[in-house]
Amino acid sequence: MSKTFWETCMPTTIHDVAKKLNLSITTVSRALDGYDDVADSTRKLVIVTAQKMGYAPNRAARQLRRQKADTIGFIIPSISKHFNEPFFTEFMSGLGDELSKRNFDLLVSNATEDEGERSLYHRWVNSHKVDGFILNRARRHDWRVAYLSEWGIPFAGLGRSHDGIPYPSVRIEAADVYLNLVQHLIDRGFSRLAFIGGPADLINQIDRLKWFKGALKKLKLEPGNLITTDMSSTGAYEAVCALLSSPTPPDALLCVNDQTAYGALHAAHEHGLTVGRDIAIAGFDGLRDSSHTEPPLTTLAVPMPEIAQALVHMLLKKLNGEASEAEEVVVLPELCIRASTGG
Amino acid sequence: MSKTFWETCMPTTIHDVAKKLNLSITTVSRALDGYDDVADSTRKLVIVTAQKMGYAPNRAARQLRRQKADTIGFIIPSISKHFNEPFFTEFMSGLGDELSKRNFDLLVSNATEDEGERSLYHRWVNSHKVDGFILNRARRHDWRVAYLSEWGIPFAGLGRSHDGIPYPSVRIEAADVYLNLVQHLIDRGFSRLAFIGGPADLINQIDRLKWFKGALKKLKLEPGNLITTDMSSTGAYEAVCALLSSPTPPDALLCVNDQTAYGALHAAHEHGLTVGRDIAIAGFDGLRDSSHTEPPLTTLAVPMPEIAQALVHMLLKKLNGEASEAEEVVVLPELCIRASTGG
DNA sequence: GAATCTTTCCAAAACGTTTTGGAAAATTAT
DNA sequence: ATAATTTTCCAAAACGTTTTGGAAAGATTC
Repeated sequence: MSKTFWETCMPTTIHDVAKKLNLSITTVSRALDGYDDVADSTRKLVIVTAQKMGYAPNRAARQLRRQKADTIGFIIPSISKHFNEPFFTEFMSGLGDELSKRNFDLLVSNATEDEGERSLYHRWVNSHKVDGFILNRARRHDWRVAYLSEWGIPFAGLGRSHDGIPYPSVRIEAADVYLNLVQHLIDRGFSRLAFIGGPADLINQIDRLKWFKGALKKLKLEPGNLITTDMSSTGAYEAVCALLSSPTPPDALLCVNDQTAYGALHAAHEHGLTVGRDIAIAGFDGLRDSSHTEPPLTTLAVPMPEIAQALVHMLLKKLNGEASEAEEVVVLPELCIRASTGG
Repeated sequence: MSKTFWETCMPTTIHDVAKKLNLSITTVSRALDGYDDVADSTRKLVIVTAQKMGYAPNRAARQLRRQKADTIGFIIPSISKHFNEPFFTEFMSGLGDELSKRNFDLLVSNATEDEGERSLYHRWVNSHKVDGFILNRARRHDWRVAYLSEWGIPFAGLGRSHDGIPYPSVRIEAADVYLNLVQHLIDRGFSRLAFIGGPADLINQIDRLKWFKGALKKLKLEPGNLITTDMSSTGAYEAVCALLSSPTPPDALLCVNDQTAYGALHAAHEHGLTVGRDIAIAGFDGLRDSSHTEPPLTTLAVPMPEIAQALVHMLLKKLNGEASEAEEVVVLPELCIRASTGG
């Protein structure tokens, strides 16, 4: 049986540093933490020595004492089985960037069949694995919001549920830019608009459909068609295939997100349509790969880094006890017009 | 200043459970851990009570005592700036699934500019945040392999570096299936093959290029063209644009991965080519969205869950001290022929 | 009934840090 | 020179588990 790392090579502890300098561990600890009751000369010595010895505080010990983990959790909603949705990746990327800047770590998981999603939240919180959560894919009535809020567990979310429970969140506001998008479609000669949406209780779906309808109304257009999918590219592909086979198919598909639009593109091609001429297709999110679809996808690009930064900032403020109960940061997507809507 | 969760609501500890049952904490601990020196009746009582009180062992305390974190780390190589590459997501998804089945957690991060990649590994290990690592994007000479190996830190990797250092790894073997792919292209009438590759020292690049060249040789075809990109869709788009403007452009593009193929598709379309007829394009990886490109992408689908399962299995075995130094699991990709190569 | 074994439990010692509440030494004020 | 103050340091007590090395009680054997 081979020895593991920790059995063979004990990493240096604060004791080692203290012994080497003939100081107490208290002084070493306080020197490194920047307390002002340690002489400058001593502090310098400690810092240099600790650095040289490769000392890093044991996270478990620190966490046990400080009662915090310097880690925040991100759990992929179980309804999106795997976290291979490109949106999640780009979102997590932003969170990771922002968190590591502040020396926090990101613990991720997807709820498995064995262990329910709720139980995973519970386990992570109750076992002190994480200090707080970032939520996404908010729903109209969201048990996660109720649950975390009831237990007083800090969290921040992308999108705010309609439960009337205040929590720091980022809201995407796109009423105006959606109007521009619809206007652009009209200008290009498209007139029979349909909305390719997702589950009805998703905040994303609710908002984006609202903006769609609002734009139609404002431009005095007849109400558009509404299709519901599971927001996967395959789901959208099947739904749009059916839609295009109907007697009077739409000639413009506004999709709730980019991935849905991927499926719509596929379906349109398969029906022999030239996208951008015979039919217009637009997405929402602004994923990186969306500029390389055929044709490149018109979309509303949300400022992912800005969103991640705001969420992390709000959550960390909350962890520090600085009240920011119902803070809401509003971000505006940018309209990226590409060939899929006639350019 | 609002109270945080832990200040207001202390979670139940093992002491609470013990007191309630008039037992010692030792007995409670051992009952829950399944030791055989506790009466069955007592054990049942303990388990039920702990469950009812919502007790979950404090991770920090357990980790401090047991000297392990039940967490494994996954660090996105800094060369792929953000982890929005779809492959990483699908890969992490597999790891997460597999790890949570065994009650391990997955800690992810991308190296920032501030803190070098190497220092991140060091910090996580030295502070006991993780018990081991999963590596991907192996390189010919990989400092991560040398570094982790030298320090005796357990890890397993997708792809094996050429440093001569043994470590448990998963190898993708596609010589045969690559031959099938090339044969298929020839059958469809394509003859001027080019390989759209990535950085030369990436194991993926080395292997896949080798199979490409091997297949050409075996079929007695003239050596193909080789293009180097950064393996992003945008990078590939630009490179392929240039390639197609050359005097005698290839009529079949074999891409080192699917994302590269996305860029190639875009470039081909922009050159007015009908993909699948005028030019063939194939990828490697089998990302989910690849079945919805225009036209759907021919690709070699790697069995992601199988890979993740093997890696996790090998790493956990190593953590348990069961020697498996140089174990190597071989997986075979599946050829998915779609319209992008003529169907 | 005493001696031996099993079964079932527990007190106390770790694990490595942070923090509390002083104490000694150095400095300044009286 | 003494008192008051500041500076600099430290011993000891947490934090919540797991594990070690028994001890008490019950069952079995002589």
